[in-house]
Amino acid sequence: MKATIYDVAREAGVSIATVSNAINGKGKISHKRRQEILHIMERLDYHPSVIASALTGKRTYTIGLLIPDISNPFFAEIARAVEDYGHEMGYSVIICSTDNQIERIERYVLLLEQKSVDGIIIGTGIEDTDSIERLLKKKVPIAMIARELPSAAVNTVVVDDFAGGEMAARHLLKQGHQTFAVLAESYKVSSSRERIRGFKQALVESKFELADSAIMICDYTLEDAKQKAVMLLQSDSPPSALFCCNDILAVGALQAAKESGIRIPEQLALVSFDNTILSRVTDPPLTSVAQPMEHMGRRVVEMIIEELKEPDVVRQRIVLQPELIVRASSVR
Amino acid sequence: MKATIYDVAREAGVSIATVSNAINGKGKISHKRRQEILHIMERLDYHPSVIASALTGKRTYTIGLLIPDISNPFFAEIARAVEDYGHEMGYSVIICSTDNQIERIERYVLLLEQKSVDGIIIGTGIEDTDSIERLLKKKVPIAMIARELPSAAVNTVVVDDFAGGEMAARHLLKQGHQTFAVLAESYKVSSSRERIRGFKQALVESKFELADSAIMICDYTLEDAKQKAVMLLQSDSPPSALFCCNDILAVGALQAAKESGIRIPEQLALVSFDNTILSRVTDPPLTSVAQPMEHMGRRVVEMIIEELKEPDVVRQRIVLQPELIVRASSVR
DNA sequence: TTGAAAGCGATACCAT
DNA sequence: ATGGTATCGCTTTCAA
Repeated sequence: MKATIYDVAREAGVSIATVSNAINGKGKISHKRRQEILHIMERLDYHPSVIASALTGKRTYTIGLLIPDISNPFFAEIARAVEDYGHEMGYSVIICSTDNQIERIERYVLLLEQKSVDGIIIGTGIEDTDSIERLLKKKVPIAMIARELPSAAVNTVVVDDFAGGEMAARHLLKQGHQTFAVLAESYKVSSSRERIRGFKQALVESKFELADSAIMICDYTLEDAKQKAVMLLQSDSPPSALFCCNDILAVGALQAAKESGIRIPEQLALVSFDNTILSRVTDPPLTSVAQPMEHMGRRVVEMIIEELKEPDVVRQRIVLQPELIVRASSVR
Repeated sequence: MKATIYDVAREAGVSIATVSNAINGKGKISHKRRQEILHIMERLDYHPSVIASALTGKRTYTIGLLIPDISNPFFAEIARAVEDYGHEMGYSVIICSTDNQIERIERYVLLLEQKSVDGIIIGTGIEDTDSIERLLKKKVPIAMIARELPSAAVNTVVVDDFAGGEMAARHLLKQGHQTFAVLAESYKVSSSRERIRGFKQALVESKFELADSAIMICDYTLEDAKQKAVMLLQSDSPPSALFCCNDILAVGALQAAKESGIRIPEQLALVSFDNTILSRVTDPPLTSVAQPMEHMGRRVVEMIIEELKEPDVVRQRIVLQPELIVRASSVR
């Protein structure tokens, strides 16, 4: 059997209270005793049970990470950052791929609660106001990453999506483009809305327009993006510049262009968003608005740990600046 | 505060033992009582604490997943499969990216133990014999995915790497190639060794050879693969066909070829391994030996849950067949 | 069919 | 400086 605190106590000829103190550096213990106990712990290969400790009201040192899909490179990179910094701080992370489905979200949140996680990081869009309310009522600390929770005092780390959209537009304008189109995710996702808004805004400032019909909403698959892109490219007035709200959509557009015999960047300039590994492996590689994924992951973890320490500290909303990474897909 | 079993018991005017029975369907309870209690649980929004239940010796319904890097598409897809089937069976999964570093592995394993996970799935190569021994001594159920543990009775799910290597070679032979090279991961990784062995074997059967100097070992980065590929391609006797042991290496090779002005597949045929999303987004897309990642993930979870139920059941080694997915990188 | 009570492994308060 | 003991929320005999 695994050694328990009782085994250590017996072996050391002291009470379990003393062992506990020795472990946690609480109370007063003679240095000598403490060393003895520590030594015995090692000999017995004793490691305190997090379960037992959690039952007395201490942390579980576990946090949940709710994202649409871990197999999506953007979220995989976010997850890696969260995991790394969490690990550094002594926390483990449970992955929860929700596919943006409300039932999966609720089921996962319930599960995480039952497991008494110390906090939940959310990268999934939640539109349903009911479940937001319910979520906030539970006292589990929550922090958002890459998504906003409308109207709620919740710690949040996002990139300035609006600015990102503007950057994409300005870059394309500078290349001399005059006709534009957009491949977007659902409007329900706050970040998607903002990117489009920023893109549009920058065009308007330069006296260009973006017709609603030039904005195509795609679901989350590469295939759908490709199909929507084909529609766009084979329309009466195909655009000369296309802004895709994430790398997967951009890959779809790339394939669509290839199939339609449209050369990139000569006949169609492409700007993407996220700057995941995908933007580096396509041909041509994608100009992409980079989100500082590693930094973002680190900051959410920081925030949530902070909230654990100081539950009443005022909530923050950290907005990081995106950066345009220019690659061959947009410059002739 | 959160409702506990005591609250439910008080509200129902019964003992906590009865509530426990009602929840777990144990013992004898009148149907009526049971319904009453269930109803009250709902009204109180009561959900049993996994922590408390685990302390009495029950499961934690949590498993650890040790992989080199969650941001590597292959492991991200494996993770998604593990997560999905685990979730279906009521288990959560904790991700542990080890970067194949022994210290990280050991630290994670320790952490997982302290958290009393029900099992550990390992997709990280472990060469260090000591830590294997130590790992097996702990009574945590263990299962391997996509990696083998030399000489140990451990549940394992792998693809037939040897056969995969053969498939790659035969395909290239059929295309009429006569000079070959390989981009590989460390020999320490069992799967890498087997793939090379299979590749070589198929060549030998057709009276071709693979010089040791034609096998380049790369570390885990795209950049290094690219560099090694350049060396290969700019050597005195560049190969006409290149087998890459995973998709990331293949992307590196692709980029190296592009930079060296070598056309694919005309001047160099490329066959990759894994068939992750990367193989579909490159240009040309990569011919790749597909591992049934979803199926593999599902099977490991099945195995580990099985082992939880029947600790003494004989260990299995499931070998799945890979499938060659032919794309443009290897056919003129 | 139901309940009282011991126990799981730790923490923390209060004595000593 | 150290120890006794109640407690956390639940499961599980064993009685009633």
